[in-house]
Amino acid sequence: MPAEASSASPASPPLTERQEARRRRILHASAQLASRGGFDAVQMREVAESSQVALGTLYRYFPSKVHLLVATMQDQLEHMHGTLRKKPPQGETAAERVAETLMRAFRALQREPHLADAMVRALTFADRSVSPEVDQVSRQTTVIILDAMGLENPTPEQLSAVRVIEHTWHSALITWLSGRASIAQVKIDIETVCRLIDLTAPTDAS
Amino acid sequence: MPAEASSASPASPPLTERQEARRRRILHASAQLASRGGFDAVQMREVAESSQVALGTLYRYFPSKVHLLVATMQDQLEHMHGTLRKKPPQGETAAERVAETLMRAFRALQREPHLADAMVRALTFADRSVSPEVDQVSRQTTVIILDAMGLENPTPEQLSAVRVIEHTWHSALITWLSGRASIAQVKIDIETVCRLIDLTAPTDAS
DNA sequence: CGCTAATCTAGAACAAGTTTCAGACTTGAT
DNA sequence: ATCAAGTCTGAAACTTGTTCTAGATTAGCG
Repeated sequence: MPAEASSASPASPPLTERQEARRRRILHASAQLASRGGFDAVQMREVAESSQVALGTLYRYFPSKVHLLVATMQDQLEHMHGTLRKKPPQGETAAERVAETLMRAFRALQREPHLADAMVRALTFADRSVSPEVDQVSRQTTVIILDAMGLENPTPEQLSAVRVIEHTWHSALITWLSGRASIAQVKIDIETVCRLIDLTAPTDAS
Repeated sequence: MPAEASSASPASPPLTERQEARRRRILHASAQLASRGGFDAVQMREVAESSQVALGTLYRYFPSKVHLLVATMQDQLEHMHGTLRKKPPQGETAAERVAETLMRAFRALQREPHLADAMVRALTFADRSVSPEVDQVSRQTTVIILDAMGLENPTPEQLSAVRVIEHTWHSALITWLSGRASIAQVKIDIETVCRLIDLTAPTDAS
């Protein structure tokens, strides 16, 4: 991989050390509060206080609560990707490996359901003004799935399948978080959608 | 079908005529405002004024903005279902018919993108307190899809496929509404996910 | 060091969702 | 027709996201 800073903003003015530290404190406070009470518990004033930053500064770093939570998600996703890379999934087929990866991620989210709630709700509630950041999250997710599939050059068909998997992943997460689906159901649906991978694999007919 | 009032609440005290009229005025105002500026344009004070009802009354009928918008969605879904029933889709296979139905619904939403935005954002932003209503919307959607498939007794596998299709439907809609996906992409993804139907059809191996 | 521009802080102010309350109006039962 | 219970109204209050302002601090530079 190219030697590029792994984190965020492209071409924005580089942050000083103290600024980087502030940013980190804010994200930490955000995740902490979210872990307590989910989306509603992340109150901007509290985040500011908790990270020892003025409210105005918080808004300079993250122009809205949704921006903040989406950034928090990016942060967590990086962790997750790192963790997953260390122990690649074991399944025989691509579909199995993707399903395994997603269920692993799902179990990680289960451990902090409130945090998951905050991040996912922010992600789907985001409007156009947050598109770049949401897109970044989406790209990162795509990379994780393609990694699990072991693909370098996916066909357009496969990319569509991956998008559908991501859709299902987000939406299933939401139904679980709002208590409308059981974990078993989420598992089944993930496995179901992952069958699309085999279906779009350029194996015999091409 | 059983002779039951088609609309909402089970077992809640029956509404008087004037109350039914109020409810209707409120839903109308909600849809109207939503059609203008989407989620943000539906301001509770404006809805109240616009439907000639006191703010407190509005909150008695719909305990939150999200409840209101989800109810608006139920309302619109009923319309849609009626319309779709009149002209059933023409496709040969179940997958084609479902995809056609969804794309037809999608084009209907395209005509009122702001309204679609408001309803869908409310739907995915809804927390546990709105679960019953969201579930109702989900059931209604399921009925529409099963209708298009022409199925009476779906297998659990098929139900999972239908859920995945719904997930994809919602999520794809969101990415389109927030400008992160083109209409073409939505179409492709819908068609892709609909292939699951053939995959889970109990045709040969059972 | 001393200057300038940018950044940060504290706090007030504003906007919109939600709650509350006192009093007027409806409804249903007697 | 009358009373009690429930409902509706208008208005104020409260909460939390967001914006704004004036002054203090910091960073980069000569």
